[in-house]
Amino acid sequence: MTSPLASRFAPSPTGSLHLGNLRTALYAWLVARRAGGRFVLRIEDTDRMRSDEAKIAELIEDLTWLGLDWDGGPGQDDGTGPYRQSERAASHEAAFGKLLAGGHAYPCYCTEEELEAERQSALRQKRPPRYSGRCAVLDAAGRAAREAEGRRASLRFRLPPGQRLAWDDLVRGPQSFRSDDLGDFVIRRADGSAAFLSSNAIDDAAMGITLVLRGEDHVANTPRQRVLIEALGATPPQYAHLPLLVGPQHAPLSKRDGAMSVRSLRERGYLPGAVANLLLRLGHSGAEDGYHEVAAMPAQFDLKALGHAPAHVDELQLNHWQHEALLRCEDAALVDWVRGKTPAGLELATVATLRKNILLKADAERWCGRLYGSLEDPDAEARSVLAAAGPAFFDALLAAGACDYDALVTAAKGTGAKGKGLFQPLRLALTGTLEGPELRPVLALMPPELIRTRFERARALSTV
RNA sequence: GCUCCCAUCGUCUAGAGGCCCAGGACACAGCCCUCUCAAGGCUGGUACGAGGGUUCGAAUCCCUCUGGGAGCGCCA
Repeated sequence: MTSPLASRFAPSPTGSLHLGNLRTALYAWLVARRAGGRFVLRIEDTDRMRSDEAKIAELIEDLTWLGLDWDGGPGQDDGTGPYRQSERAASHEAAFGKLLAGGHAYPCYCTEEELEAERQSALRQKRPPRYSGRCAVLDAAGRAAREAEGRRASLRFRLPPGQRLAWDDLVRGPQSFRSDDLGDFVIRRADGSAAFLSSNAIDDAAMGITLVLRGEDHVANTPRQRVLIEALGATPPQYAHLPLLVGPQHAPLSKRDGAMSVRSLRERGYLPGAVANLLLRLGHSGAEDGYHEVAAMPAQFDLKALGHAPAHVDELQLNHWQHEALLRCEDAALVDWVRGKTPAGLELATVATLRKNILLKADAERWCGRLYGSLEDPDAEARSVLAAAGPAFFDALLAAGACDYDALVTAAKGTGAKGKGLFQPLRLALTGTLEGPELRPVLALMPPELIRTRFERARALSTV
């Protein structure tokens, strides 16, 4: 029993993943999981630029972090591997031989300089810069002459002239390109390596991929890849092209957008659920309101609910989902935020106390300083609150003898303080700020000596 | 230069001619609750890029403009 749908994510391990890549991966995974189909992860490290293991490991780590898994891919075999493109060269070669034999490909002897000159002159004449096809008409003698010159040939795919190349895009609807507008494209470089356009398509066909979901920067590649696959005697997959993501200034989200790289998001403390919930809504309206666990997202995803306009990444919304994710996650998932910044053994308790009042790792660090370290200088508002409480207030706290919440509140009430007039100076004296978690658990965390020090400090400040 | 795609609150979006003086979510403001903040509850403000058509009627259809995105590689 074979599954009807197979989708894939095919990143090249150059640079680190940004939100746009991650969204493509998530969506491809969601369609597969929703349909009960296969999801394949294929690493597109070309054989010429063999990628380093660290980048591949990082890629896998980022995807796993989000909650994605794959039926075929690194560490998981479904019989359609290998899953590194650099290990599929033999299959590419076989395909090139087949195309050559069928007259669908021809050697091209043009050098990069010649092609560049051709492009420039086309541009000057205000014409689209595409390959003229001059090597397509070479006869045996012409080829021999060029080889005698020592030229090394690349291989180009011969597009059928005067045709309308059409397909039904699952997101964008009916699409159509004129073959004459595209130009014959390189499928194998002069150095013998397979070019993206061909290897990507050949692998999809060979791995039984039935749905290619990718960014809309690939739409113009689609007609070429479809004819190539058909020339190989296979059936092209269906295609779905997502509008790209744009960043803060309507600018495209690029790999340079460091703040939006999965890496830096993770380092700042964003949780996978937060990122996934944001991505689920960027350009997609199929999900019900509210937070969804990644595992439950496939039911919330619908290809037909994808928009056609570029979507804008908004940090405020990411923060909202971060808040939601924070309320739901295990305390244990957050201990890394405070490790080494609390007294030994208090990591979990600290996290449990803080989690509703912090958003990111930096907030946790700031709070660890307040609970166990030293306080910053008070601002004008803080000074006036302390002064209003007066030294007698803090004398009473110091005299209480105990440092638990009930004892201290009782002692403070003895001075006649109540309500805001009680809790504001108490909180301020202890934590240096007017906002934060409930005082009872905060007091339970702080060392008694530190509590006394803080009261003494507040008392001194209150007399100024 | 040429080709293609897109255009609703600050942001993500609902809306496929009358149900829309435009709905939801986030953010924002006010109130309630509360030891603070958050959470929760209630209330509120904010949008159909511009101009022309078509129609009894347009956010929805057509054209132009403007704005944004993508592509035109021996990059992926």
